[in-house]
Amino acid sequence: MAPPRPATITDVAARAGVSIATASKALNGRGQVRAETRQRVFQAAEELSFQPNGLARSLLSGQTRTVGLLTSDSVGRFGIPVLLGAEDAFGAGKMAVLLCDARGDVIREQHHIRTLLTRRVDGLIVVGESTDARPSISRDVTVPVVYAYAPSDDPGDVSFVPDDVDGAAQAVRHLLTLGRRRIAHVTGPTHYQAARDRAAGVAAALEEAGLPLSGGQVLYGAWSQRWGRQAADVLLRADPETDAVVCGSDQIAAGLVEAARERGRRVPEDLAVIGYDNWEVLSTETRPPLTTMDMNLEALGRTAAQHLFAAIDGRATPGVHRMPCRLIIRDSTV
Amino acid sequence: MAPPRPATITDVAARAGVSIATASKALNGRGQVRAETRQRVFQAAEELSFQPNGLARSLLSGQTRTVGLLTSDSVGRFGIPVLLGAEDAFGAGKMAVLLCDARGDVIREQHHIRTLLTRRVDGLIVVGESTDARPSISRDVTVPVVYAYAPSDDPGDVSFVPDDVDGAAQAVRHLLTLGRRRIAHVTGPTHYQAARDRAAGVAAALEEAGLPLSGGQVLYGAWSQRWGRQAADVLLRADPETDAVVCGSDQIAAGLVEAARERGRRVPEDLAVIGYDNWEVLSTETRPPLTTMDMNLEALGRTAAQHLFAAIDGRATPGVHRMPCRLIIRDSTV
DNA sequence: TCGCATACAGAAAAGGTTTTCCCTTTGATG
DNA sequence: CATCAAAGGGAAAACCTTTTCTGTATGCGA
Repeated sequence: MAPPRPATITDVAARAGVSIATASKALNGRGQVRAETRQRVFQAAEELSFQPNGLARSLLSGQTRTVGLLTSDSVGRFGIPVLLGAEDAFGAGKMAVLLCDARGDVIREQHHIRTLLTRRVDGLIVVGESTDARPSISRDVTVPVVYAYAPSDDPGDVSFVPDDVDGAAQAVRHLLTLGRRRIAHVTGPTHYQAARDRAAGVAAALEEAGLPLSGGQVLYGAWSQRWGRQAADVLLRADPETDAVVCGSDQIAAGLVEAARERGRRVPEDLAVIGYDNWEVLSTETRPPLTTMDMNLEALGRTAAQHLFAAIDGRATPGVHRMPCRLIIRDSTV
Repeated sequence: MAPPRPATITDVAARAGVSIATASKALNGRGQVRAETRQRVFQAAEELSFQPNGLARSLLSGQTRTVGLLTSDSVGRFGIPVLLGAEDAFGAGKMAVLLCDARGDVIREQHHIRTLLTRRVDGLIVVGESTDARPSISRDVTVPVVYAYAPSDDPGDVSFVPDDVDGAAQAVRHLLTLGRRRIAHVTGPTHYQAARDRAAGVAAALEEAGLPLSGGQVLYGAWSQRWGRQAADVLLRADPETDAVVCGSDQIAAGLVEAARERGRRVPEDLAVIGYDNWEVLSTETRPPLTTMDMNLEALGRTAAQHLFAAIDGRATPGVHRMPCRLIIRDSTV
């Protein structure tokens, strides 16, 4: 029942008839070891299915090859791709990710930070749920930290966020290219940085083209399908000539497309619609599938991880880095 | 720049003017230590912001208080809640979760298992994307393993899966209670265990009530909204008198509700619809919001974690444990 | 034959903590 | 004052690995 204590290098050395120093050198390819001896050691290790004890190794080297990933909300829709990207970057080498979810609770976050430090992680990635700036933890911590999706409020920290201003502007420019001229914007609550940034991007691109915003103002609401449906009504009443809408999320876009369809507007012929997030369960299943802005979160996570490596090596790159978004063209624009 | 080497217990002992043995005892509340001495030690630790080195501690105790969480697909829709539940159960104590994503690649999985073993995790949770049985890894591993969502193909292992047969039966019984008598079933591909289980549950509950399946047969298709829409057409043509549908997923249900609505059927008055998964982005945003079967995945994850604890303590509970599902009643049934 | 270089192997220390065992001190009791 | 017990504190081992330094043997050239 109790599994036999895993073999140590001492066991291997004994079985191979050499000292532990020699066994270590043989297994790690260090120093001068005769080929025949090395062979014996390898065979002994094999027979005992020896796995070197990472703890002992880390204790000696001072590096655990582990990073903590701290999410401040429950690992949500945005956290996952970042996490995957990070795991990807690490997996290439031999880093591992220790996952902690603070569920938006500050004292739980502090607790997690302490235990991560006790475990001697080499660095920390902090990922947020929204793009709103969050308190820096870098003061409390003795290892490098990078922030992903939600930037730190300390500009001296290293943060990676999607470039929402540019993303929204790209969306508008795409519509302009298609000949649309009466472009509206429906998005989430104003208290989200993401909503404000995207609205700013839309405004900038329209101004660039010398066009007004159709409907006269940004329609702020919730990040929901329901709001998308309502907004369709509001919009088609306020400016029936609207020929395109940039939405602040795929949820909003899905609702808007559905409602527009019911009101007899053809998408994309009468009304072109662009979503945001490329949340595939929505964006590929609407009728028609949505053209949408992908924030490349997985790439963002990967980049964050790579920069954490750099920071661990003492080459930090402070500042808020804005990562480009990419337009995914489907059938809701033409 | 280089942070000062973190303080060790030796530093604390020196500063408090005691031996490291005494310092250790004072900090951990072991042995006999005068109150005044303990006080001095605590103060020294505070001043040096001493954090005990978990590596050294683990090396000595042989317990890392860490478990590996191995997902075979990318941490998907099902993995997340399980992960959260597990983290929850662990977080209560002081366990940590080391996350590894094998992306469905067997050799990558093997690699991850090796590194987890090298890191001396105390146990492993394996979570799958579907409820189809997956190969056991327990042979390759020296620590306890529990399987969540996807069971192991070895019945001697410890697995936790949702009870889909019972869940689907519950759904049917709910419809029967409401007076529905012509109940159909639309679900995913037959090669999914989940689809077959749910169909079996529907069949059992109908047989119990002495009723035939409306439409004459289970409609197997894809797990998509698109299929839900198609199925609505097929179904309403095959048996226009159908007054209720149990769907194999919320995606299917969302498509079906939408199409039924367009064909002039009122939901729930003319047609009651039940979804499966309680994937809230869909189930709360359809018109009307969906009655659906929640698999309690977070509870499942929590339970799996608790049983992993038990297994680590030598009290394993082999077998495939089927966890109950819970009907969430919204407005698509009445 | 001696000296020397080279190739190989082993001893020991280091990393930080906990725990066991032993020693010293203090106070009390006879 | 002598003896004893209890309380408090310290030395050292153990966990497992890597690396440096030292030592030994072998072969070669002089």
